[in-house]
Amino acid sequence: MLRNRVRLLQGVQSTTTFLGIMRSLERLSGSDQDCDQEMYIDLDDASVDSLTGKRSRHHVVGAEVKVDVDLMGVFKTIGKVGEESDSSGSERSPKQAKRRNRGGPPTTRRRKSGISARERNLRRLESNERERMRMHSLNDAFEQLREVIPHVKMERKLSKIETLTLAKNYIMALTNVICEMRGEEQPYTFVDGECGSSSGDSTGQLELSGGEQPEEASPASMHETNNNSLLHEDLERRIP
DNA sequence: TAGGCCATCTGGTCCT
DNA sequence: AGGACCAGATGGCCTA
Repeated sequence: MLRNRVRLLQGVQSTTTFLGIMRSLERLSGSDQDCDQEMYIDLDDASVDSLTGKRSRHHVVGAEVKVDVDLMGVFKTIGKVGEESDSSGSERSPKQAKRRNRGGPPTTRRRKSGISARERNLRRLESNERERMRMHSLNDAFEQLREVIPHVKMERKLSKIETLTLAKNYIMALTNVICEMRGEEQPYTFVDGECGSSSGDSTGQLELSGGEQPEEASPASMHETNNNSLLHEDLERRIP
């Protein structure tokens, strides 16, 4: 029975990743010592969250957070990550099962031959971390996009779907301006829709005609009427 | 409380 | 082979 005890501290300078923690814990458990130990590690928010199962933006405030994690508890968590479930049949929805069979013959679960469960766990954790980083970079890109598209100032920031929809409209408006300057026909026509769509979730919808139709009534549509005029004001300012 | 939005985990597939 | 990409699942927070 491991009795190692790990004290994880969230430092101001967060440099250690969750993966680093896990490797340290591996070393600790591998030491096979039956004595109490304490390990002090600076953690970033995501690492604290990964260990505690909490989300940093809501739960972790400042640098005062201290997390005591019993080593066995930690490894119990790890076990969940890469647990084999081929026979246990962790339930999959039909939709998911269908997606996973796309584009090929019925697949049996791919096995990494010759690697231990612990190694699989480690690789899963690495994959998770890469995926987190990937999503963070994607969110950074969304943030940069929010900054360059004109929109009505709101207390809350634009959602992702709103950001994409407004960006699309902005591009179309710019395209119209360019065509107008060239004396060509404008490819897009913006029509302010009437209040209250069939879906009932919009106060006004920016519609397209001339070959392009909106794919769906998005949540962003409630802001589009205001933003439509804003787009044109912005264009007039920028293009004399 | 329901619904919207989001972050994260996860495993399949694609690409280098 | 391994990383990137993708989409489903899950759970938390927030707001009407």
